[in-house]
Amino acid sequence: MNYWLMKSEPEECSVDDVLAAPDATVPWVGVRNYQARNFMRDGMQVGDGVLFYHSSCAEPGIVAIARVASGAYPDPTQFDPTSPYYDAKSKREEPRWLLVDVQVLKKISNITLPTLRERPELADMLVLKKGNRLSITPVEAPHWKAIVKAK
DNA sequence: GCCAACGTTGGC
DNA sequence: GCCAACGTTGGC
Repeated sequence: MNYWLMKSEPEECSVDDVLAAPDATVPWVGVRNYQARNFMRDGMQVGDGVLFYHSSCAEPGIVAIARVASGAYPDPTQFDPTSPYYDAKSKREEPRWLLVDVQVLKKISNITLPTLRERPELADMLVLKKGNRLSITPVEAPHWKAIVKAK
């Protein structure tokens, strides 16, 4: 079992949007970064733990505990010319972009970035590193436990 | 809106 | 394969 942190812009897809969806599950559309894609393709398994993170908003932070709810499969938005995620260079017979389904298990009170930074045991988390822009990062088990256990 | 950091593109 | 230019992310 592995653990991950996944960023979502709440204006795009907030934790409440996910909770309003059937089974509190959504396809994680729009990842257009190879490293993040490879984490989904090669690293994730159904049942992996996910820290659901709100980014590019007033109070960035971890807002829910979630889980990986499917294996990786092609992101349909890459083939949709009307989608902002459309990729003209991706072919159906050889999809460039993948996604997984993510299911929110429990909404938590926002653990904000400043709060995360206050905790020395979390200092090594990739999401806290300067210059980090990856929308999906692996989370080490001790970090996961430190965050989830407190809830 | 600014800007640091990083990824991608494309000329050579 | 190098690297400058450009685009994007995301906190502030």
